[in-house]
Amino acid sequence: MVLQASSVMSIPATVSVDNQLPVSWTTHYNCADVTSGYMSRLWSQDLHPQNWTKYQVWEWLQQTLDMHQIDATSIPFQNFDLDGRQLCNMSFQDFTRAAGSVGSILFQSLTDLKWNDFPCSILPFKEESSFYNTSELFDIKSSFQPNTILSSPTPSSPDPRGTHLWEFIRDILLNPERNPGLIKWEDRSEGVFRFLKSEAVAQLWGKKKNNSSMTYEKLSRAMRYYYKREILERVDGRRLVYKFGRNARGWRESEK
DNA sequence: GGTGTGTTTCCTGATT
DNA sequence: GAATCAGGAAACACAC
Repeated sequence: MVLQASSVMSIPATVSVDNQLPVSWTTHYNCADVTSGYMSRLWSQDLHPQNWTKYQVWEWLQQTLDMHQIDATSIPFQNFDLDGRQLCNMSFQDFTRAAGSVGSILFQSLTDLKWNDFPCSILPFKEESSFYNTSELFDIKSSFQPNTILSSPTPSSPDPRGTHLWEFIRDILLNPERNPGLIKWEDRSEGVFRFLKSEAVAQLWGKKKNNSSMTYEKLSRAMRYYYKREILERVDGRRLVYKFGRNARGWRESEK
């Protein structure tokens, strides 16, 4: 299942990569955070669930499922196309109706947030300074979908979330309408893709890693290391073209 | 502190 | 000639 924001904004091709990423992306969406310290740092803001946007509701949903090791495909996300106020008005029965057995977990989580001085409230992006609003932020942040997160660990990586370069690439590919013109599928069924704006992708990757000196040269070196691990396969004779290998997970349509 | 992993950086040489 | 590819080597950050 793929989370779909109702109002997504495509990044104009003319916008520089520096402007494509909101300040808070690197601040809050550092994927190194996704392990032990993730929740405590990410959920450390003071916004009450009542005030959440739809995006923040989804973010909470995602984090809660992650926290309980629940596969996101087990609940219909469209039932949570709500803002914080609507969410807080849901009864226990509403939750179980919307999410089945997971509903009780979600209800408990939300109740805790509402009554425990909301120590774990979702990141509010209230400091957002770019021209992207929260739904637009979803463009990039949502590329780490719960389903792919939970279903795509690498053989050598115990971290189930999208922390690695190949996952970063994959997630851009899985959201073409939200990250247009950067990378595109050449052969979707075979996992063949091509960089359209190699330096832009490198800068995006660098932004994510807080490394302003990242270049395609360096990124491609990291990509080449994936050949040995069979996460990527060589595509001979074609520039900027790569192919997912047998150890890459979560890119196939059947896995969505 | 040691180790393993996943890059990152720099490099040389080949190819397009 | 510039961009890209390929891969060796060392360094680095981080988790365990």
